[in-house]
Formats: sequence, C-alpha cells, structure tokens
Amino acid sequence: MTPARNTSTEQLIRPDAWSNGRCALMPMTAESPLSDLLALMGFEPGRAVDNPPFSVPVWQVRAGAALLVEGARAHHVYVVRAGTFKCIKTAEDGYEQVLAFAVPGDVLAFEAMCRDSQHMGAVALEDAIVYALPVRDLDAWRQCSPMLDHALQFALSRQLTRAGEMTELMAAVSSDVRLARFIVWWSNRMAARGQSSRRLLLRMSRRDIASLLGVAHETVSRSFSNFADQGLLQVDNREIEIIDVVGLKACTRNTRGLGDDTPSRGATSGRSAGARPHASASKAAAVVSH
Amino acid sequence: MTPARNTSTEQLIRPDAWSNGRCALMPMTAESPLSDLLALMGFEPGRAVDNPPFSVPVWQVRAGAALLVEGARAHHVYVVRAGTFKCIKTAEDGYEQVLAFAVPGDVLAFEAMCRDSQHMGAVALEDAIVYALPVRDLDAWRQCSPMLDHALQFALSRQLTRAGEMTELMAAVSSDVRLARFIVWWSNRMAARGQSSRRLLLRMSRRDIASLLGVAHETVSRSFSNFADQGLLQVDNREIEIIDVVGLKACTRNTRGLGDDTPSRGATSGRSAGARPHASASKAAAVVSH
DNA sequence: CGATCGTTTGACGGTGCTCAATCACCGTGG
DNA sequence: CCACGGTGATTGAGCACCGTCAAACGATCG
Repeated sequence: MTPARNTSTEQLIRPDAWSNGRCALMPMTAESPLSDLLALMGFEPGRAVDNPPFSVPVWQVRAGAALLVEGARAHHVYVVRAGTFKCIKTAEDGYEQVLAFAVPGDVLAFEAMCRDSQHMGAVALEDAIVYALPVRDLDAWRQCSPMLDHALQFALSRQLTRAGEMTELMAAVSSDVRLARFIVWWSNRMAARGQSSRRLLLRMSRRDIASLLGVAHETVSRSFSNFADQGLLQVDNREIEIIDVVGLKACTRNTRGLGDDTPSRGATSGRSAGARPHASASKAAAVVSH
Repeated sequence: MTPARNTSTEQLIRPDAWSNGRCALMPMTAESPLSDLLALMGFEPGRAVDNPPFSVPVWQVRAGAALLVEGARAHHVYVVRAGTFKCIKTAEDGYEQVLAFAVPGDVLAFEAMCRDSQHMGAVALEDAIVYALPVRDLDAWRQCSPMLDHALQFALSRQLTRAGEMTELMAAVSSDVRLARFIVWWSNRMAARGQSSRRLLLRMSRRDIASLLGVAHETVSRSFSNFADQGLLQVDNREIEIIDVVGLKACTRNTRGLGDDTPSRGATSGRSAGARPHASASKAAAVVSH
C-alpha cells in the first residue's frame, strides 16, 4: 500500500500529484455506495435503498493533503467516510486557527453553499476517504432520492448540534474544564461510531487541540499531565485512555479549575464549585398562532 | 390554513400566560408570506414565487417567553422573522449557558431533527415573530416548493457558517479580543440585515454576553469600558456606537490583550502582537476520484 | 545518526476570576 | 411625590490561573 508518495509537494491542490488515476484502495464503488453513505449520515433505512440513477463519487485523500482550500471555489459537498480532518482558517498574519475536527459521518464544505467560495480549509490528519457530492447535481439527486435528501437533512441537523456542543465546550472558563469537556466530547463521538469510548487515539497534535480550545499548547499538555496525575487519564503521547469516567465528567462541570486540593486518589471528589443559577427571565411564556 | 391551532400545544409552556388568543399583531398571513420567508432566509427568487398549496403559520412570541424548551418534543422548525432570541442550555446545577443569539433569518430547532427532543432552549429577548414549519409537513412542503427547499438549504448553510464564526470568535485567548470580535461580528450581522453597523442596540444583558463568550460578566463590563476609554466605542448601557472601526478590528486580530500601552488616541496603533505561523502540514495534496 | 518537529516541564509575570461595594434604572406601593 | 426592593451595570482589591519564554526530552523520518 501507499505506492510511492512521490515528490513535489505542490502549493495548492494538484490533482495529478498523486500520479495514477486508479483507485486501488477503492473497492466499494462497484457495490452500491448509497446505503453506506446513508448509514454514515446516521439514517437507517427501514427498507432497501432505492437504486438511484446516479452514483456518488468516492475520493481518497492522503494524510496531510488539503481537501478544502480557503478561498477556492467549492464544487462539491463532502461526507467523510473514513479518516479525520481538521478544519482551519488562516488569518492574514499566518496564524492557523482550528475550527473543528471532522470524522466519518461529518459533512464538509456545506458552508460554501451560501456564498461563492470556501471560507475554511480542511486538511486530512490521516489517510481518508470521502464521498463527493457535486453541488450542481445535488438538488437533482436529492429530488430523485428522498432517502438521500432525508439523510442529508439528518446529517446537517447533527452538524448543527455538534456546533452547539462546540460552543458549550469552549464557553468553559477554565482550561482544565475545556480539555476535560473536549475529551468527553470526543469520547462520546467515538462511542457513537462504534469505537471504544475509553481508549482514544487522537489524530491531532496538542497545538491543534490548543488552537481549537483557545488556549496555549503548553497548557493543554499540562492539563493532560494533571489529569494523569489525578488518575483520571492515562496519557501516552496521542494515545490516551480514560481511567475514571465519572471523575473526568465531574471536571467537566466545574466552573473554575479543580481547586488544586490534589484529592488523594479520591476519584469523584470535586464538588461542583459554584455556578450560581441566576434564575433568569421566564415570566410569561406564550405563543399565539394565526 | 391552520384552522385554529387551539390551546393545549404544550404542557411545559403556559399558553394561558399571555391570556387572549387573538393575534392583533399578525396581519401578514393574508398576503403570501412565502416570498417574505424566502427573502429572510437569504434566497432572492429571480422570478415570482410559486404559490404553494400550503401556508406557513406565523407565531408571535412575547419578550421573555420561551419558544423552545429544553427536553420538549420538537414539532416545528422556526425561522425568525423579527426580534432576537437567546439560545440556552441549562446545566444540572442550574447554570444557564448561552449558546447563541438568533436574529431574523436564523433557523431555530433544526438541531432537533436528528433526535427526539430539543436539546436547547430559546427565549425571546424582545417581542418577536417567527415562521413555524411543522416537521411532519416539512418534507412534503420542500418537495412541492423547490424554492422553499433551496432557501432552507441556503439558510442552513449560513447557520453552519455562523457556527464556525462563533468558534473562531471564542477561540481568542484574550477577553478583550473576544468581546471585540463579538462586537464586530454582531455589527456585520446587523449590516447584512440592512441595519446600521455603527450604532448597535444590544438586546442581551452583559451576563448573557459573558456566558456566550466564556468570561465573567464583570470582565465584559470592564472590556467595554476599556474600549470606550480608548475611543473605539461609545457605550451607554446596551446602546453602543462604534467610533473607530479600524481600531476595533485591529483589536480583533491580537492574540493577547492590547498591551496596555494606552495609545494616546492613536487609532489603529496596535501592531498585531505575534501569532506565530507555525507552517503546518501541506506536504502532499491529492485527490483521486473514481 | 542527525535534523526536525512534537511534547513536556519549569519559572515568571500579567490577565482575569472571585468577592464585594456602589450606582443607575424600574415598577410597585405608600 | 418619594421610599423601597430588585435587577443590571460598573468599579475596586486580591490572588490564582495561565500565557509567554525557555530548555530538555522524545518521536519520526530521511
């Protein structure tokens, strides 16, 4: 496998860079990929999938390759089938802000449907496979395949849910809490995909995590060490294992850091330190239709 | 059209709180609201809007009322027509986390399409008007009105874009930068709706902003005062006016706070303080289609 | 084996969270 | 009319957390 990884790094996407146009790693185009695509999106058809008059192209993306380039025209909407991506936005001073990580089932480049060009980039963190839905055909495909349409809506709904969870994650004031939430969140996502929720292999670097969470990468490293010292995690470079799930989730809820009382292996010690309710407005609740 | 939608819509919401069931403020149901709805979503039909065999219900929501209740079943997808909402998620300890603010054109409750119940609440910050699209009819409506379908996809794309901007906003390390980005972001959103981009009337409290940005509400207040002292803003409670746009946008780019050199009315002083590029992986870029 | 990048740990200084007090605004009731 | 709670906004003081700088260590690849 990996037949030569040749040469000339190229600045932007160069479709010919990967040389041969064959698809040695793509055996699933013969079998109808639609049912697979629908399942990825989280849509389980009760009946057999209708065989549509189109076939969804499958692309492979090498580790380190850019599937989406900022500013480029967007001709496709992608659904990740395998692999992990990081979605980035490069500031004019060169700082690379990570906006999200995409895993199988996630939709990419749909944001570009409401404007002309891509506003975020996407780089594969490992060898990956994506379904590529041409935007010019998408409406027609959705119209002749209600299942595809429904699955896409479902996936978009999930994507919006993820975005909300992301906001909730980043709204934590303490960096420890942010990282704890990220780990739990990632663990849940892995579990939803049938993988282990305790043993995680993070494909992204500390710096990428730090960029996403809005903290220094040294702080991420320190927080990992803190969790390991407390017996919540077992960290070995990018391979981490959750030891004390309830303890980790307890860290999730704290408003401000864990108090540094170094609980002597006390597990779920941390009593939630505050977060006043602030009983907000719910005076009147009313809706009136026509 | 929607013959009477009487009464007992919900158990959690208290429909009687607003007493009378009449709709004095709802005159736009007679005229076809579809073109208005499409325009709201950002879709400008090149031709006249087809007159569909359905009509979209219009609801009014009073200030302080809950349009969405966490945990409730979601029967509708809403499109905000007028007013402002805050989307919240209440933690088990009672802390109210603000996840987003919704303004006209935004879609609400679409996240619930991929699960059973609503995972976020939405409270009107002022009297508001929304279009209510029943989820049970949505597929059929979209199918018989391609314009509605297209507009919905467009709006969802914009919503995802907003979510990405939100992540970018919150990834700022400094609280000043976070607030500056929020103001500029909000200003842009108002400008996109045809309102003034310099004079803003924030409908949400300092605490709501602080919750969204993940900082203490005192810090938000302090940052406002800082910007006012620097001549970037003019703050009068929730009425703020942007004085120095370029100066404010300069604050947006800083990684760490403004250095506290108190530029003597120097306007666009702040030279961007760093943010190392970190030239990341763009080794190979290749895609191979089938 | 050496170069490069990622990860970890230390020290220091500043930012911002907490606690607290004060003031402005508002609807209610005297 | 003003007194009176209640909420929101602002400002201050103190100290912990975390960003910055720096160095050492480990991993990966050529």
